[in-house]
Amino acid sequence: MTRILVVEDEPGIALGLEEDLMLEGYAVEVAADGEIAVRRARDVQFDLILLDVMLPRKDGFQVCRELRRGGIKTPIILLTARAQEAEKVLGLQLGADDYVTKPFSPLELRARIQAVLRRAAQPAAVESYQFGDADVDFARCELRRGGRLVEVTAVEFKLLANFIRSRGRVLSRQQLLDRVWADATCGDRVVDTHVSNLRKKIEENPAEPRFVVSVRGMGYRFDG
Amino acid sequence: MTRILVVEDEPGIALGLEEDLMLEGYAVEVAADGEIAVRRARDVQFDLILLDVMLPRKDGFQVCRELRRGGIKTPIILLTARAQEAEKVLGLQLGADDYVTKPFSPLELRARIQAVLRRAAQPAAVESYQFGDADVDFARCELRRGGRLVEVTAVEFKLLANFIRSRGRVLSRQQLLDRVWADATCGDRVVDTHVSNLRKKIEENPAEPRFVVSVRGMGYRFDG
DNA sequence: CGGAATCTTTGCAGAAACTTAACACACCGT
DNA sequence: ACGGTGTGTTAAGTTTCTGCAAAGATTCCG
Repeated sequence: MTRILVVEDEPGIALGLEEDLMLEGYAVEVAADGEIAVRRARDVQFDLILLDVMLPRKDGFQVCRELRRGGIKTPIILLTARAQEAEKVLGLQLGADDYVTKPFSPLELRARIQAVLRRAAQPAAVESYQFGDADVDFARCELRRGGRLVEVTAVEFKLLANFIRSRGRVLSRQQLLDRVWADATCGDRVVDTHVSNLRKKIEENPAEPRFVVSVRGMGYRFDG
Repeated sequence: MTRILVVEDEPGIALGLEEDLMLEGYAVEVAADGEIAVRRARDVQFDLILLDVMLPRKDGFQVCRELRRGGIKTPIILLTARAQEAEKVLGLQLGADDYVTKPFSPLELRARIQAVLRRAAQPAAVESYQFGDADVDFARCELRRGGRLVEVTAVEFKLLANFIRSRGRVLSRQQLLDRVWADATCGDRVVDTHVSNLRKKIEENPAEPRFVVSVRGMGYRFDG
């Protein structure tokens, strides 16, 4: 669950934001002033901080700077009242990741939030991986065997990628559902079906799988 | 260590940029007017120049032109106050590598800097790119096929440019939205439409695209 | 202000992929 | 050996994805 800290003293706006964001599926916490904000941000690892500039006790700029000085890397989006302030954000450069000027549209805010979160989530990707006669190209989203392209579907590819990422470890069907299926609404036998299909494409003899091994009662393990 | 020269007369913005960029791990030097900038850029080999347009003594356009005339190839990103000026950047052919209009978000600036540095880091500093019978001229923002000019819109060109920059990699619709559309507030089917239009202009047979390939469930990949 | 170009939205149809359900078989403790 | 449980596989039904065209909205420019 993605956690967002909203720092905003005006109750009307705070409530509104909280409600909107919760509807979007985020876990939201509200801090009403700068000092509380700093304390909470240090205690809890949030994924994003929405920080109003105009705050009692300690303004947004200060909060931002303090957090960065304290080594907190949580992405921060500043909410500024006027375009002028926006200049300042730019100017003072406190390590904020983005800013939005009030009044902002929910649409815009949502877009910014997603952009920031996406950017923060980018892990260093491995480019390719070999096992047996297979070659998995993560950039192209392609699978080759003996140099020959093998068609795989999106689910199959993600499944394989996750197996590779956790090779040597047993993954339960539930874990795989969580990782490959964004909204795990479907029964976990789905995994079986896709594993079966995947085996046909990567195993020499799908009846006796060598790479995607079943671990009875536990799940599947990738050995490659 | 990547070295950046910031040319900006307003102390607030200059300081902010300096601090931010240093936090990003760059070595930063600030020049407060155009003449100093030219001198420093000639003395020291920077990896990137962030150049404000509005400057005392010698404006950004002049600085840019002078440096290029003097054979300085350091990538330059222009900071312009208004979108109008941005047009000029393209039109005047100063040899700037990119431009950002104020007020810009830190996120955007960072992205542009990285994009420019990445591009510069590549061995062949590509001013143009060929694939099939097509020839993409990035400086002129033009597409030719068999020497004949093909009209492309701004979105189409940016889309194509991004495909080329990440050729061989699958790009999700979301990634393309982030890169081509500044504010990703629109639905991601927009991408489909523009891809469709682009294909009509670059593919031999748009019904069976060879260059902009769909990867079902993942996005698009440019093979060229 | 008005017209033209461009961009975005919408809807549909065909294709591809996904999920479900069912059955067969293998495993395991008793 | 036997029943219960977990797994492999197939085929059908359903959903999702994509390409494209056309309409609506927006922007650009004189």
